[in-house]
Amino acid sequence: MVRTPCCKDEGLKKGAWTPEEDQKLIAYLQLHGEGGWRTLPEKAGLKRCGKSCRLRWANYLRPDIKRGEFSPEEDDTIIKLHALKGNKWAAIATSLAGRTDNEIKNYWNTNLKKRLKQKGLDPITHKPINSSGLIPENHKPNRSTGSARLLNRVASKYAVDLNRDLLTGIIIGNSTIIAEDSQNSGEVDSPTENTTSTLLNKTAAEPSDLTSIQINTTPSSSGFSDNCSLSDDFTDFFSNDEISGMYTNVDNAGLMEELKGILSGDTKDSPEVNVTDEMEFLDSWNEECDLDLEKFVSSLDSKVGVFV
DNA sequence: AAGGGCCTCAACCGCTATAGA
DNA sequence: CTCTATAGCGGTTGAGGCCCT
Repeated sequence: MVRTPCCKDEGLKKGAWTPEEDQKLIAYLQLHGEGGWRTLPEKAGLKRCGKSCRLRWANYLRPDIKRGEFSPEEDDTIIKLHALKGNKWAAIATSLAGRTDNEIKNYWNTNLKKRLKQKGLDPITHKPINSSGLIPENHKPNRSTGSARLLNRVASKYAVDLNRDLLTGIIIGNSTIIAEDSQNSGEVDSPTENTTSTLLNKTAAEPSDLTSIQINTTPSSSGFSDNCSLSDDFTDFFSNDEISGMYTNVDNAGLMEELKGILSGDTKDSPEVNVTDEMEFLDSWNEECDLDLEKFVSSLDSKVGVFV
């Protein structure tokens, strides 16, 4: 099958953008807004592929892009989110206001990856590299820790981005996400994003509340331990004003019920939930990507004993 | 000073997902 | 249902700058 080129190659410029080209692109987008990338170059007077224009805008020219060095908090967030999500740069970028997926990807490859290696950690699994300096054979690429994988999968399966972010925030107890959201509270966010911010801000502002909702991860140099524990009392969390407010949102109500089920359901009989990396059901679920939600929940429920 | 190697990061490439006709 | 256009994603490349000898 012949792939349809995104644009004709004839006469199109490649390589670094000039300030003049940037100005043309900015001027056009300020006037007409984003979209229609295929026809944009001609309309804007640019001899560039539409895709090139979109990338230039998305990764460099967009006014909300934050440039400059990454803060230690951002480093920490990237490492933790990478442990949770793997090389999902776009997903990670959503938690770092003003940073693009490309920038994070580059920063990871040039800095953070090395830093982890220097600490004796495998940048793929975030686990210690054994004494031989080799990654254990049973650690396939793209496998994060069991706890991270479990929680990420639960978040991915159960939630839209809002709740994935919510879960991630809860899971990693990360102040950076909260701080970033807080800093951007003056900006126009979607209603759901605002809700997330509000929730996370509240939990950050009131550590006593946080203790009742946080999925505790045992801190380690790798960011995550193999085990994670769910605190046994979610009553405060779900009676929290902000959380109950989310129930009133039609879009969130069902998701919140599900989240409540995930976070509180298993804890009645087993307040400490420990997840090992080698849990068979996780691996099988990993391979059977199309296994639907109900089957996963069933398998999760049936394996509760394994957690303890 | 020079030049070779290394590092960084913007830009590109190839692919998938999605929407709409 | 199929096809096409478009957007978006992650991996890779290469130009340019920096550092070391």
